[in-house]
Amino acid sequence: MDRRQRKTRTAIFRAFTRLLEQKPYSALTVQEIIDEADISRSTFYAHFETKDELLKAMCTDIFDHVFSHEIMSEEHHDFSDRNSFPDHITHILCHLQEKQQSIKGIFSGECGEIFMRYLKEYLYQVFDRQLAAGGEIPREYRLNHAVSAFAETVRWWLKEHSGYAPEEISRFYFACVDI
Amino acid sequence: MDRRQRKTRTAIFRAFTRLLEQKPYSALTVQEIIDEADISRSTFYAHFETKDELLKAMCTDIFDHVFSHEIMSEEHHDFSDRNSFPDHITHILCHLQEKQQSIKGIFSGECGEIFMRYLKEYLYQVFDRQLAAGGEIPREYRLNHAVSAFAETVRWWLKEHSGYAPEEISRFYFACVDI
DNA sequence: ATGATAACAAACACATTGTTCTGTAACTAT
DNA sequence: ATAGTTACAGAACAATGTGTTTGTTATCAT
Repeated sequence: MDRRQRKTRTAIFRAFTRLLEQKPYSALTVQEIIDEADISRSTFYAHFETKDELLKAMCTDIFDHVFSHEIMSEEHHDFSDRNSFPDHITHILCHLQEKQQSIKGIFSGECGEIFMRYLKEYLYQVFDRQLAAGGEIPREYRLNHAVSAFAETVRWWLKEHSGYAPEEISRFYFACVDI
Repeated sequence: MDRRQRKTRTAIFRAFTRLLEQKPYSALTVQEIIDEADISRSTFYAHFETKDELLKAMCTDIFDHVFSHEIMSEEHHDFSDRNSFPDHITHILCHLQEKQQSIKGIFSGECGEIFMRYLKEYLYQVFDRQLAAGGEIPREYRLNHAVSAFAETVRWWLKEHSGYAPEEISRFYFACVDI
């Protein structure tokens, strides 16, 4: 990728993150992002079609990092082992913690929900392989519960209680949710 | 309240609900709501300052209905009895089911998250009185978990699995979440 | 019946969006 | 080093949506 492209792309991302810490996503205009990133109007639209696409791209960047090992491990399929699942989860939490600075901005405001939606999409794949079948409660409900509870745990953690370590958060989660 | 005011207010609510079934909240313009409601531009702004205020008002209307007995019962404080809490929850679910038609529209689209936020605000009050203190896991975390899980249960139910009865949903919830 | 109030229609300034153009600077490959 | 490609800046543009204002008409409550 062209160095110029990288530079503008990260400039936009940084400006976007900075602005999200100050005001909600919906109140944010493209013009403000352009001004904050100190680029030309036409340049922005050469990179992203809309504000939504920008947010989507940023989420994708984050999740590609967070779940990169995830995808690899799927190839090696060594997480089918039931006992390693908590470690698996802790691992994901560690990656999320690394990206905390970017994520914190996203959370403050209503675009946190968009982030949560994307997060859940990934989590569904992760939990779907772990959840046992059968039982008195519909599997669909249990899967939704496990995924939603984890996503909410992440929000709770990174938004207001980031003092806890990933291992602690993992412990909290498994204490409340049976997989 | 003036009959004319009531008429326009409900006309706006109905138009809003109808449109939300067709397109996401963010893609919805005030002009479209005005056209669908068949009212004048100035009339809309006489009722609501913005599109957000309209959504907020509609949520408030719904929750005032859903939690009306809730507030009364708080006065009579007869829900401090631990055993009646599941009945309490079922009761709330019944009220939500009554408003299902309005809510379904809200859910389809990203404004569902706004609805969820308001819902959680009410739920915090309900669960806060029920949750025991102490324990190895922080109470804050457990409270957040109980509230979030319930809100997600409501979403799961009304959005895609509305065939279940309130009693069943209540059973699913308490099977997965310890209060 | 009458005074108050709400709805209406039309026009208004304003901000934001997304596109298009030209010239210039930076990068890449040979 | 040079030629060709690509990205950026700057400016102008139409299109759309927002929120307000004005004067008029219709409806309400009593």
